Amino acid sequence: MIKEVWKKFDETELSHSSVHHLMAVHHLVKENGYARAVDIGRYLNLTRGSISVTLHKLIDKDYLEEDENKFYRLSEKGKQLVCSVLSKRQILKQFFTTVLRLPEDSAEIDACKIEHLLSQQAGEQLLVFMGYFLSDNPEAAAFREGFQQFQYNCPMENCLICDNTCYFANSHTDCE
Amino acid sequence: MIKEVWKKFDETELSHSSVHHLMAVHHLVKENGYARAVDIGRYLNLTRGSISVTLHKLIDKDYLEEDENKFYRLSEKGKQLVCSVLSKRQILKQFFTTVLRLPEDSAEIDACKIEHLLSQQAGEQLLVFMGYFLSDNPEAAAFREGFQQFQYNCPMENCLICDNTCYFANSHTDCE
DNA sequence: TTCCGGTGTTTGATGTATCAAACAAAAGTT
DNA sequence: AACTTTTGTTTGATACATCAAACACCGGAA
Repeated sequence: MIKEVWKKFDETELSHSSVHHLMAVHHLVKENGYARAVDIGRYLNLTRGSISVTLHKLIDKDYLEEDENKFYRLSEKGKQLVCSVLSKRQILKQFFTTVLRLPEDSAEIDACKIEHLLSQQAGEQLLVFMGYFLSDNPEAAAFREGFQQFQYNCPMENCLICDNTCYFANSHTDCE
Repeated sequence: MIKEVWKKFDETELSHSSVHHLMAVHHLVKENGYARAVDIGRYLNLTRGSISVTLHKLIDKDYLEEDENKFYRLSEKGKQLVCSVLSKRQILKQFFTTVLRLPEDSAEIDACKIEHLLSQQAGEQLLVFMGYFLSDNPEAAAFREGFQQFQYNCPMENCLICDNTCYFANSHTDCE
């Protein structure tokens, strides 16, 4: 039932926030060699208290490890998750800027909102697509060229994209 | 600062859940001519109590209106929001199935998770892209053809997509 | 007219994410 | 060694989304 699809949103293993806690650890360890709660807090602009709570939950869930000095590092599971999210971010950003020609900062924001929600499968396929789109195959080059020129005009009837319910800029019907 | 981008996720005007409450109203009014709390509850699989609370918040925020018999309909603002989300869903789904060749049901789920987060700008540009991709321009046809055949092999070095940090299927470096 | 079922609302609970403030412990300074 | 600062933890609060259960109302059936 379609009715049940919408609940999948909350069934994600980790929240947007938790994912960013992990990414902060990744970033800080890479940059500084270590990540303490206070560093993560400063990085994410959250209080130490909040960070402390969240990190311990992430330890319980086995995404994070803590050493004797309360320095954090990602577990294998955590590393994998961060890697997959970072890769999706990278590819999404590239798609948004290169293909959709969004400004850098909107691309950044859109990618950040979506990166942790996109399925692995979609991420991989998007990578393949980008590989072809950006390749120097003549068809790809011609496509890029042609797309640059292209202006979409919704044909009102028989719109191949939107099922006769085009809601965008030049929208012509109410949502039915 | 990049540090602040991540918080934009929670700064969305309405939550995923609220958006789906509105879409339920839209759907039910379209299908049955009316939408009462109990109908919405059944449709979304939530209790009447929960629905009641959320709907009143949506009325306060001016997305929804209630008549004397407690039948709900979307306000202008609500209609606009639902339209924009439905259009993004439609286009995303089409992109996922047609371009990325994801199975129908994954496409559905991915689209549903993302639809309310994607910026209007990205949605519109994606529509334009789909317009070109699916057009019968010869370059588009050739591109589709070529893409069908294409196999992406990450060249390990100088990967044009992933900045030498390819995280997907054939990943070759750790996230650094 | 009384009673029952369907509907909407309210209340108390859970779980999540966050804060500020109080507290404790460790580290650095004098 | 004594004092100060930094850091981590705990606690009580808010806000959200949800539930179950209690309550209230309304309208039709007996």
